[in-house]
Amino acid sequence: MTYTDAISARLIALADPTRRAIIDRLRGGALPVCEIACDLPVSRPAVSQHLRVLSDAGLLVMTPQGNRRLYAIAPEGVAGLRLYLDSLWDDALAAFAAAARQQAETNAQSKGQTK
Amino acid sequence: MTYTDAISARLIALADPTRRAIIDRLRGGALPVCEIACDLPVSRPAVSQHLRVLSDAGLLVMTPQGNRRLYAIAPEGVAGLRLYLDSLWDDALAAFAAAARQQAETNAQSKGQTK
DNA sequence: ACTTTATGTAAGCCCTGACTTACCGTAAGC
DNA sequence: GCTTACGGTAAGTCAGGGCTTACATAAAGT
Repeated sequence: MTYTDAISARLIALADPTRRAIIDRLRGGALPVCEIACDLPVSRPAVSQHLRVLSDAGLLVMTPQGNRRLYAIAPEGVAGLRLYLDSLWDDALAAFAAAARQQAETNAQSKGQTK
Repeated sequence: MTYTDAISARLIALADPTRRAIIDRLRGGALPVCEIACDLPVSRPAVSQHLRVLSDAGLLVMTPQGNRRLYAIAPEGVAGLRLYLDSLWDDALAAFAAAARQQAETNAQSKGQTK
């Protein structure tokens, strides 16, 4: 599935602490670049580069507004990641339950054999 | 919150494609290292290092079994990430709705003023 | 038209991290 | 007890990516 590529890009995008700081900064709503950069410990060009990575990953959307550009979180981008984690969660739980069941069987067997 | 550190570690752990391949390989249940490594394009020591990163992030659990060591996905690790994404999702949706509302107001205003 | 503000792009540096080879510890089988 | 499988650790290499400075572009204001 080429579908996995989007997941990959989004996970890589979110893995960087500066980019997660940007995302967290945008939780309240769209902001222009200067406001995003002003309270981050990196230069503004660095922020621009991070915004590009996040946008390419589908996690942000940009809307030009006169002189400035407003960046906001793209809900669809987050939705894709949620789907991935949900499927991982389902499989992990199923495997865990299966292992517990098998463990119980093994215990019962050994108890029957040794005693 | 020191809580965010775990999220960070898990996102970084999942961002690497080889590590996600390992996770996907373990969806069906626990496996020993050799079986995880055999169909991966990297050396076994590299797999060991990835397993360490994933374990440190709380995404895997290891249970020794005689000669071998079985690695399995830790459901709690996935759960933490799901919580993070859920909160991000909630905020993103709320911000999106607020922006749409404000946009509608602005449109109504400009329509009233210009005409 | 000129200046200012806001933002993206280019080039280059440098550090992190992913990988490899070589080595070490440990449990099993003979 | 030795050998053999299994797997973690050490040391070193190398590419990728995050950061900075310098430059380019475009809209707004005057």
